[in-house]
Amino acid sequence: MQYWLMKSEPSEFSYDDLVARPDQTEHWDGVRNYQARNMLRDQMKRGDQVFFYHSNCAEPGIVGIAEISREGYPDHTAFDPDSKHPDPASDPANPRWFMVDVKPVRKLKRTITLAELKDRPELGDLALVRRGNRLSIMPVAADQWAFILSLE
DNA sequence: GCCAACGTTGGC
DNA sequence: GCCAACGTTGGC
Repeated sequence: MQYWLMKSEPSEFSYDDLVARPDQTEHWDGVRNYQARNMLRDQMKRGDQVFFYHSNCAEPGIVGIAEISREGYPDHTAFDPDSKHPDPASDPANPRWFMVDVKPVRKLKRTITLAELKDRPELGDLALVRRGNRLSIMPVAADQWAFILSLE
């Protein structure tokens, strides 16, 4: 069992939007960063637990828990010139970008804010709070996961 | 291989 | 809206 944190702008796709999906699942497309791509393609496994983080909003923080429901497969939106993140250099025969499917597990009782997470010395190694971090997908250690949940 | 320019992320 | 931090691009 591995743990992750995935960022999403709630104005684009919020935790409630995920819950509202008719089939309770959504593909996590549009990631165009190689470090994140490698995690999507190689490391994330079905059943892994994910903190759903809202970024670029009034109260950035962790709002819910999701789960990987399908392991990495090619992000076909890269081939679509009308998609939000087309990449003409990605060849369908040798896809450059990957995505996973996620499904909701539960919403947190409250948002655990970025400000709180930054305040906790226990989370000093969490990539999210490290200076200049811009990764949209990052691993969370098991003890970090448990500690963050204990703040709820 | 270096590095300046540029675009993007995301907190504030 | 501002801007710091970072990744990518492309000239040389």
